[in-house]
Parts: sequence; C-alpha cells; structure tokens
Amino acid sequence: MDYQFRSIEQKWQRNWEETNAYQVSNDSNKPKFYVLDMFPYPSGAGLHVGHPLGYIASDIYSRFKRLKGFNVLHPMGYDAFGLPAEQYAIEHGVHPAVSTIQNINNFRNQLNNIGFSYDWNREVRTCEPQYYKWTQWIFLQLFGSYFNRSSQKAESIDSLVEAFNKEGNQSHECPANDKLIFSAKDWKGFSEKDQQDILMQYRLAFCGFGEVNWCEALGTVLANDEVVNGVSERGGHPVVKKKLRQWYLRITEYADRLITGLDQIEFSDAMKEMQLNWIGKSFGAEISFDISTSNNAIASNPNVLTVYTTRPDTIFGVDFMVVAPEHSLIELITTADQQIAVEEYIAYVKSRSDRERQAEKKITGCFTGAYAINPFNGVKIPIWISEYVLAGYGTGAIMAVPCGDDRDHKFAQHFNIPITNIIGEHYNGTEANSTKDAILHNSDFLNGIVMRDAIAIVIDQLVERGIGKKKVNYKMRDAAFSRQRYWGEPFPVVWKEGIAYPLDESKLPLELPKVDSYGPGPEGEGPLSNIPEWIHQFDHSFDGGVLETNTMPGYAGSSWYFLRYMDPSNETAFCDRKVSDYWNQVDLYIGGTEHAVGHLLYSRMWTKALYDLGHIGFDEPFRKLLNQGMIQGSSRFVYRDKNNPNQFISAGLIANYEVQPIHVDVNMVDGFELDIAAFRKWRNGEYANATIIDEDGKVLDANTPLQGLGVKYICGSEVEKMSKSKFNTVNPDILVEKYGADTFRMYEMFLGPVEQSKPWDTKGIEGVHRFLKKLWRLFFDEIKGKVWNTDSASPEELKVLHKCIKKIEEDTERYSFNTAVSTFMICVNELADLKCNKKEVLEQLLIMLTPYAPHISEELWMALGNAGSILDATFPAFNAAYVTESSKEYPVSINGRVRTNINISLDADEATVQNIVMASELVQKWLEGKPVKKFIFVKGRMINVVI
RNA sequence: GCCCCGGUGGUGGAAUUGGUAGACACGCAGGACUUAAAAUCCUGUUCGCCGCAACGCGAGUAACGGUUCAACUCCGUUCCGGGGCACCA
Repeated sequence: MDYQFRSIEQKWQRNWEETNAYQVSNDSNKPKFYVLDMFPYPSGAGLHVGHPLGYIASDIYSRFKRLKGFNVLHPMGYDAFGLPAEQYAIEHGVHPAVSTIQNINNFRNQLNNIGFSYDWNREVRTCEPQYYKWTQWIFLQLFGSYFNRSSQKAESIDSLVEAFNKEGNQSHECPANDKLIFSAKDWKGFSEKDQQDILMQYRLAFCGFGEVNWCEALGTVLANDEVVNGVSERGGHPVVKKKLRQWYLRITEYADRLITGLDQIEFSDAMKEMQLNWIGKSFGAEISFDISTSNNAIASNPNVLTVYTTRPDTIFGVDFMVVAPEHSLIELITTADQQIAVEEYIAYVKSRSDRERQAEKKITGCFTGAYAINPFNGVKIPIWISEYVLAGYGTGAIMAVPCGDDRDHKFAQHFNIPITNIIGEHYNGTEANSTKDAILHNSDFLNGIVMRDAIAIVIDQLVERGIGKKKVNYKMRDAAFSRQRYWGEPFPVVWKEGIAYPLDESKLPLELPKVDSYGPGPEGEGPLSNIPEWIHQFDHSFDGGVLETNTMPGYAGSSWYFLRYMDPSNETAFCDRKVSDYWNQVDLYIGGTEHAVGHLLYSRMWTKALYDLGHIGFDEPFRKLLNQGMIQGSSRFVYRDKNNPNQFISAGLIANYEVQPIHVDVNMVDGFELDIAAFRKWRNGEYANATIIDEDGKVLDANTPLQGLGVKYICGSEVEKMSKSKFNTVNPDILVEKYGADTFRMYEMFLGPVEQSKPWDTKGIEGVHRFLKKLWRLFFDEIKGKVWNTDSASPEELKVLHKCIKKIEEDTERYSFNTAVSTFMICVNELADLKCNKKEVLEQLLIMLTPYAPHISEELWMALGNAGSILDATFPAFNAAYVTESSKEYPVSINGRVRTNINISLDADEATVQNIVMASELVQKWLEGKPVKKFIFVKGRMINVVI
C-alpha cells in the first residue's frame, strides 16, 4: 500500500467542501485570529508558482493557529475592478463582467487544487453591487466629513458648518488654502454655491481642479504611485500633466497619523522606510523676501516672495532665488528687458514632458530681472526661474545656497552666479557640502555658531521680525480618486449648477449600467457620460441634476475589503460594529512589497477615517505585515546559429559559433538538458526539422533517433522575472498533478525564507516528495501493509517527538516555514532509524504536519482509527521532561578554542563543574601549569577556561 | 546621488540573545537490492595537510582592520548584488 497522493487529495478536498470544514463563525468563545492574504486581481494569465507562495504561508499559519485553539478567520476574494479587464474588453469585445467571472473561476480552481483552508462562504468580489454599495457608502462618509486639525480626527462636515455659523473659520484653517479667512457674518452672507465651494475645500473626499497625471493612451488619470518614470505602470504609455476636474482623497491631512501609527504596527523596517519616504515629512521655515523690480505691476499689487527651506541657518549664503515656472509672481516681477526671455523659457518648459525632464536632467533657467531683498542684511538677490523647482511642493520657490546644496551649486556654476562661502574650509570651491556641523562664516550675527544650532536661532528671529515662521512640509500629495473609465465603482454624486450633492444612502448601490462601447466621453469624461438615461436617472429628485460620470480607481474597493470579510452578507451595514469589534485588526497580513505606498497607505487612511467616525473600533488595519519575496523565473535558452538559422548549438560549444539565444519553454528542459523530442514538437513543430549539435558535437537531424546515443543538448540560463513571454513560467497545476499538493506546499516553503526573493527551481521537489513517502512508510509498508502499532513509545522515541514539537512550534510561530520543513525531515529520519511505528508518536507528528501537508495528515489520521477530522485536533504539548537528560557532553574550551568534551551531570552546580573540568587530565595538559583567570559558563552549552 | 536590505560549500539554504559554521535538501561520486529499470536503502561530499587507518593539524562565512576568552553575528573602511526614492529645497 503506497502513497497514492492523487486520490487522497481529491478525496479530502471533496470531503472538506461537503462538510464545510473551513466555515468560520463570528460567534465563538475561543480567542480570535485573523489571517489575511492580499486578494488577487483575477488576471487572465492564471497562477504561476510565484503566486501561491504567500497563500501557502498564510494557510499554514491559519491552520496552525486553529490547532492552537483559535477561532481563525482566513478568507479570500477578488479585487475585480480595474483597467486590464476594460482593456481586454476594448480589444476583444468581451464585457469586463464576463471575462472577470471567467478569470475568477479559473483562479478558484487553481487555488482549490492546492488545498487552502479558505472559508469560501465569505468570498468578496469588489465588482459586485452588494459589495460596492458599501464602497460607495464609505465614500459618502468621507465626502461628509473633514479633518479637524485640533482634535486630529475626521468629524462630520455638519459640525464644521455649525462652527462657521458661530465663528467663521478662525479655528479651522482651510487645508486647501491657508489664506482663506472669513467670519461668521461672512459665512452667512455667502451664496449656497460659495458655501459649498468652501466646504469642498475641507471635505476628506473632494472634487477639485488640479494638475493630474493624464495618460492619453489609457484615456484616464493615474495616481502618483501608478506612474513609473514618466510612463504608466500598466502598459508603459506616456503620461503628461493636465489640469482636470478630479476627485481626491485628502490623505495629506492624515500624514502625521500615518507616520505615528507605524510605531504601533509590525511592518518591516524597509516597508516603514518606504512609507516614511513617500509621506516625506520635513521640518523647516517659511521666509518672506521683499521684492525689488522695475516692473510696475508689483506696485499696484504689493507682494513678497515666500520660500520654504529646511535650512534657515544658511540665510546669509543665499546667492539667488529660484521660482517654479508655474509661479504666479512671475508676471508681476519680470522686468521689461527680460520679458521675452522669460516667455520663451516658460514656453520651452511647457513643451517638455515629464518623461523628458526625468530622462535628461539639463540645467536650464532664466533670470526675471527682479531681485529679492535679504531680510537680515538687505542684500539684493537675483530671482531666477527654473524647472528644477517644483510648483507643487512648499511655496514653489526656494532660496538658493550654492555652497550648501548640490543643485543650487550646479545652477550657480552653469549661469556664472558668484558663490558666497559660509562654511569656511568645509567648502572646497568645486562642489556643495550639505553638512550641518560647520561653523558659520560670513553670516553676520550667526558667525561662529554651528549650523545645527543656528537653525532655531534664525527661526526665532524670523518670528520676532514677522518675516517668517516655522513650517512642516510633506512630499505626499492628496490621492487622485477618479478615473475616466467604465469598469469601476460609480460615484454616488449628482451635479447641479456646479454643486455636488451626495446621493441618499437609500439609493445605494448606484449600479454600473451595461454598456457595449467603452470609448471616453467628451472633454476627457468617462464612458458613462455616453449614457444619457443613466446620468439623468435622478432627474425627479434633483431637478436637472446629472450623475458624476467618473468612476473610482482600483484601490477604492481594496481599501476596506478586510472589513467586509468579517460580515460579508450584511445588507444593512458594511460590517456590523459588534462583528468588527470581535475580529478587530488583521493579525497577520501577507503580500508583496509592491503595494507599499498604494494600497497599504490608502487602507490605513480609510481605517483611520472609519475609526474617527465611530464605525469601527481600531485605527490601524494590519497588526503585522509579512512581505513575501518574489519568485523569479529561471529562463532557458537554445542557441541558434546566426549563419545557419536552422542549426542549434549546445551551450558548451557556442564559443565556436556566432549565436543568437532564443527563450525555450522551461517545462521541456530537465535542469539544463533539453528534451529534444519535445523541442521538435514545440510551437506546432516550428523547430521540427532543426539540426541540433549536442554537447559532444554530435550532429542530429530530424531523422536521427534519440534513443541510446547518449545525446545531450545543454541550454543556457538566466534569472528573470517570471512571465509568459519568456517561457519561464511554471504552472503549479502540473506540479500538483505530478507530486501532489502536499509536496508542492512543502516544497514552496522549503525553498527558503518567505520574505526572500529567489529563482524557481523545480529540481529539489523530489527531496520533499521522498520525505512524504518516507513518512507514509512509517504507517504502511508496500508488502506488509499496516505497520503502525499501539505499543507504547520508548523514551528515545518520545525524545525525538518532543524535540520536534518544540522546534515546529517555534519555527511556525516565527514564520520560519523553511526550517520547520527541515525539522519534519529530521524527525521522520530519526523515527525511521529507530524503526518507530508507534501510534502514540505518529499521531502527534501528524497533527503538527497538518498545516503544512493537510491531505496526507488527514488520510493517515483516519487510518490510525481516529474519528473526526484532524483539523479539529489540538497541537501537541511540549514536555521538556522527555528531552532533558541527566548528563551531557559539554565542549570545554581554553581561551575560546574548543579542546575537548567532558561529561557533566546536569544538576551539577558551577563549582562542581569547575572541579570536574580542572580534574580532567586533558585540561591539565592544555593548561601547561598556567593559572586559570576565570571560568565562563555559556548558556548551558559550553564551558570556557580563560588563562 | 540619497535611503534600506543582503553577500556562508558545486546549488537552495541552516546556525533564534556573540558560544563546536555548513543542519536539512538538491546535485555529484561510490555501493547494496534487481536479468534490467523504477523505487528504496547505505557510505562519502567546505578547502588544504599528515597518515595504511583511527586519531589529528591548519585555513575558512565578499575583502581588510578592530572589540572580545570567543565574531557569519558587534564596530570601522572598501568591493559586489538586490530593492526603494529621485530635482521634495
């Protein structure tokens, strides 16, 4: 009776489904544990071996926690709205809803093959109305609230209106415009439209005009994190800046809480670092400079040039000012003789795309003819325009200190602007030095002070003289929240006379209409604008109102899905408060690092907002995040002879030919050796008649028989991203078919630490498969049949078992699944050596193995005569008594060098150990009569004698 | 350019707080069983030296230096690889 993994796995997968073995209740007196995978976007390509890595890890951990007595929530669903489905629809005419469902079914089948313990009753799909009803509902909550800066939390917009009626906005600075100030009287005098426009500038989800990343090819706006090197992340199409009416999330208001929240959660340092970088908090000062210019416009419109700097200590090193080309002051200050040059320069900047700017970092700029006056010493400082200053950050203007800033230095050199040295010998005359440790020179009242200390002094002076203030800035921008696409959540918003009215909750879900064409509407509007009967459906309640035609971006649905799993079919709330109080935070979240600044930041923000508004009881969604590494592909190449395209040369001989490497399917290469017969059949016989020169130089044509000749064609290899076009994808289905799901699961873990990226290599899978067969043989012998027995275990056997229990528990608890697999192998090897077939031992081993290899564990558990499923067993308790010994060989070292092992009884005190060691002849010999300085006892493992 | 992470046999990797480096597995070599194959089992496998062998000796965790009785682990410098950010003043 051997290990029939195929029938065993099918049998148990069916059984688990029929018995609802993985159904989780929201009502339990067990402690809860929530294990979550980043849900997949159901793409058409299906799974490759890289995808399940994280799913297997989370499945092991969930099953482990279940055995440890927790009520474990472990759900799965689909992030089903998004661009690719719509692109596919445009190209192939298949409705996104149809292709999405196909892809989901395909995913589901592949996932089920591997034996995951998901509670499929809780599956969510973000594209279904029952789900996106609540995405729209949460949007309305964000729309209906603002961020109260004094309480540092989201509050209802109604309470803001109340405050405006009482005292204007004096205690509620406008986040979008700090110059906006009005009294209660002003507020009451504003028109409905003016009031709504002002409120819009406070709302957490708001609509505004702004420079956005516009992708012409995709016909839509992209968020900053969806643009990579000036092209779209999906598809690599060029992206340009465009002013458009857009929805945004005011995530910037949460910047500080997103930073401080990181202290309470377990994310890797790298992940926290990435989020901190993205948020980009910096401390500095705003300084106002008076302007001197021959342009008369400034006289009628008096103005100052305000800059943001993190280094106010360098104020006496300012040699020029730079404003962004978009800066509004330019037309007021530019002198008549610089007018033409400035206009030409601005036209030039506009002609350059983001991509060009990033590709070639040229130093460009133009003098305005105007000067700023250094407020401390009255020195006249020329004002320049340059594209290296960004309009969107700080005030869009800087004070340039060439001796301390590399970019300023290069600019000064390029335009021959004289450089003031304020840092003495720290400046070498050829490149800037941004030190804070230099003693200031040429700096008036700051002379002799260390820069680090001068920062606060200057800020005090700025405040005292009324020319500046302390200021904090963030790199992060508000998140663009609308797309001119079809396949997304419609906004529950009606526009009438320029005012956005939220749809009443009772109207949700606002369903996406069926369409046949996905072309954009007029003026960059979404495809929904082409359906008049849809956009006018609320005419009766909003006389003449028109529905918003944008849809929400991909990250809308994924920003809160972890809450929906808790209470997936609730029709009256996104999630019942009692239920979310029970499940609380996700205890373990597993996924890739690619969502560092997108999904993970957005869902943290949504959680904080929902918490502020009292809908949930926790303000960080994920208590612990584990990032799985990427599994790369190991590509294989054959070498085509360039001079004879029908001839292919084995890797060892290519030095003698001029060759072109061609990707071949890794599935027809064993290690590096090509399956020549399969190669000839590949791609409908494209290479059927190829001449092949093997590693020994044998020449084979299409008719040469392959048997018995010892023919070996060796392929070249390279590690690349796993992708269909490189023919290096490995389909898990094939491995599951050949070795079984249990082998596959354990092998994926055995490859190395989950967090680590590594190339896939199928070779080693045999080792894991052998392990499972060896385990099987502890229960059943091919000839003898049943070999397990109910004899009681020997102390030796119990020692092996309990060593294993301790290690497996520790390894699993710290997510070291690779070493856990090794531990199982060691344990089974030792049991086999001891010829241990005792039920008492094997039973406990099986329970521990369940999370890793659930099918075989279940089968053998039943074979041992146990009633009920092993899923409900209890993880074995470690008993140290079986493991400890009465005496042990200790290594004894002299000055750290190990010399000998001495047998010492475990209950001996240190003085006794010392005597035993000193009495040892070997130690006496090594000491050569030298006196002993001290004895060191190291963690019960080693004894060291220092001489 | 800046920030973060890493570098251990032929390969993937182990060594949890500084305490006998190379567990476990792959591969490879040899052997047992077999008519043969598959499967299974056994032995060896960091490098070098001595030796018939057992025992043993020396070097060794990218390189060099330091701290320590003791360093893959801590500190410093350099080199290499991976990831993130990139005119954020």
